[in-house]
Amino acid sequence: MQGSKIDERDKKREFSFCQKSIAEGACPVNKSLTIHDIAKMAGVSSATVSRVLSNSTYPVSAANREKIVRIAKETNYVPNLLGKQLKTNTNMTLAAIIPSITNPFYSSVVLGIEEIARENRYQVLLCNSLQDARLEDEYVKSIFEKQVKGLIISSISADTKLLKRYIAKGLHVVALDQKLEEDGILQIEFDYRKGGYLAAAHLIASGHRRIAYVTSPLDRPSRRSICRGYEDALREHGLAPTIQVAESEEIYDGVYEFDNGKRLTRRLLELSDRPTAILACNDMTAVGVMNELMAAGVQVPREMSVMGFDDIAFSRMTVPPLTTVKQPDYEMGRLACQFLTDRLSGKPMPQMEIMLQPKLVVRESVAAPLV
Amino acid sequence: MQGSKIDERDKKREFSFCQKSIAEGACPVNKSLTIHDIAKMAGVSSATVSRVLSNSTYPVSAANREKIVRIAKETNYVPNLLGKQLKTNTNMTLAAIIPSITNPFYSSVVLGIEEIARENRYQVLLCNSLQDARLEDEYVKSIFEKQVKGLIISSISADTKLLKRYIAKGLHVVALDQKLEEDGILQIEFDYRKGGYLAAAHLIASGHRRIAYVTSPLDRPSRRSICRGYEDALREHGLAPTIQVAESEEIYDGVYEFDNGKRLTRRLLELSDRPTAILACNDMTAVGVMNELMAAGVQVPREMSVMGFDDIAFSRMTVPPLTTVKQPDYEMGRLACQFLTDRLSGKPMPQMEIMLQPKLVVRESVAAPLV
DNA sequence: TTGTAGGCGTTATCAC
DNA sequence: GTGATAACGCCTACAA
Repeated sequence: MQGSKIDERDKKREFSFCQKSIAEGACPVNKSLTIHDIAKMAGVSSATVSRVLSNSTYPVSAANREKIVRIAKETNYVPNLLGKQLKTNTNMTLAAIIPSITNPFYSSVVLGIEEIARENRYQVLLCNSLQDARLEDEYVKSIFEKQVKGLIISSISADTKLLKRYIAKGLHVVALDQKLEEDGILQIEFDYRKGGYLAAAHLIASGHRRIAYVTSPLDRPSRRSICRGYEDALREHGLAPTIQVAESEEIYDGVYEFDNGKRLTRRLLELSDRPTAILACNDMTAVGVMNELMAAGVQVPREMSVMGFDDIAFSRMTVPPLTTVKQPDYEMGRLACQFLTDRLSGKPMPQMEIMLQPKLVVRESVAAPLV
Repeated sequence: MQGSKIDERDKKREFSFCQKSIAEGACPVNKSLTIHDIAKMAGVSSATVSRVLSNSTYPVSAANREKIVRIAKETNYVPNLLGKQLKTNTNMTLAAIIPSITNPFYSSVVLGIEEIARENRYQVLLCNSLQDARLEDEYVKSIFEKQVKGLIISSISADTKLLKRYIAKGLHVVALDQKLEEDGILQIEFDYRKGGYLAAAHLIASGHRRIAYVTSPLDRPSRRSICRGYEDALREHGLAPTIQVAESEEIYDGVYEFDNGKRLTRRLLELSDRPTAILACNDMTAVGVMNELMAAGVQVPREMSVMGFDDIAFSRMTVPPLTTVKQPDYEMGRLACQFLTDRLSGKPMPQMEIMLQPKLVVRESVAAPLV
């Protein structure tokens, strides 16, 4: 009188083997084996198999345990996580939404995220929003449909309506780099203003009085903050800001920032009151600046000092090596993911905002101005 | 006499609301609504709701259809894909296993993959194997547990035992960049040998007779192939190869290749019979080569020609711009993903291998040798 | 220590 | 057109 239902199920299993396989090409219909199959082979119930194979602490006799483990190994049993997830409402995948993985800053962030995720047995879904708010929303929606419970986002839009709704439904969010004003979102920010200030102050301390700032469009708050820091430093010393903003729309072709740097530098060189130092909104732009200066026969740093922002790996490789402000990309990713997984595992977390601090990285692209 | 079971289920639903929420911190127990909830609100069965909300072609009266859609929208219904996936044994996520996302070559590949995935409504799980075969196996295992049916892999190990097993169970694999000898794996290769040949031939055609090759450890087949191409070209012209291989272990810190280039160049400069041209195994290494040459006061390309391999975005930004061999990274990612999604959607696909061709990119780091 | 049975949210197969 | 119902693979009270 044992297991009428289960027996039927198993009977069916035996016969449901490959009904339509060969006919339609490379499409094998291999029902993979389940705990029920193993149960049958071991002569126990599927409950016992589940208890053993899910590393439950539930007591199972040593004999059965050994037998089940052996059979699972012999048959190359692979558990179907979907079943588990559906039942337990857990999910070992996280998502990261970033502007573009080809931006070296974000690829370091993602490497850090993935590393911590791996340590905690999570995997990460990568989403490139390409600065498109609509795309971003679509991603958020589909990760939620997949029951992903943890999201790290460097958002392009400040609109948190959608996020808010999903947070209420159990999504945990860490916002990177871009502040999202919303309760329940853990903020990991970077003090861009201070970074901009630090950079400008370094140039001022080196003796410069005419310091220009070249930047990508000021649409992202982070960029506005760097600019504000630059302005604050200059004003504090009674100096007048010179700001060149790229007007072209952002493209992700890997040389956009570089070209910006070149273009804006050309403009600066035409100025009657030419600056003696140029601060760029990021390192890639700074590389463009240096490149254009070199093309114009202006020596760096003798005739013109240049500073970047970010400290990507490339900054060490330029000639001269670029003086810049370090924004801890890799560490930021690790931190964000650590907080996220902590939260997902139920550790109590106070509501807080983390503000990472900039650090001046002095290399060789800055010198005192010529007298 | 209608729906005794479902009624009970729904009754339970109403009362199972938030039993333990507040007590244990930030852990809301919000059962999200299901098709059953919507069915109840609309006064229809869950079957009808499913038919409407899953875009089935199954006929449903316009009135019901409209009502269900409206309610779903009003209540912000989000389908639980886990249920669907479990039932239908489909899965809209792919996985990409690559050595490291901080390598600009792979970040472009991944951008291409993700783009095509998005177009086909897939999402992609990113896995950095960090050249660790053990890690790679772990990834393969866990994506399979998640029922992922499509994998794009740039494998470090040539051991396909595990992959083979999963392919037999329905996993579809596209191998990028690194040949995996296994039936059923779609190969997208790049003709590294020809690339190496092309580069060396270009240097020879420019008049060079003493051409050195600097390279990361020759553990990956791709690297050995480039080297072979280089050797073939030289031998064809009766020239003797000079190969410098880095002996240090690979690290993913973003400057490893650069440092290699510098270190190996230093060795070359000490040679009694100094080369007049240096070919590097990739662009990052070539940047290191140029950097070291500049530090040593050797002018590029007047006194020494330099060539890279890959054509990453940065090669356009060096001074002088780097002559190199283009390996189509982004396009490779797109192609791989296109094939994968085609295969997953059941399109008939012949077994084949695709060999992408290298292309010479002439910039300014190569000149005729001094006489 | 073990097994039974029900349900996680969805789809698919039947009847009606 | 519609609804009941049985899966999908797993976990977990509850009973034994």
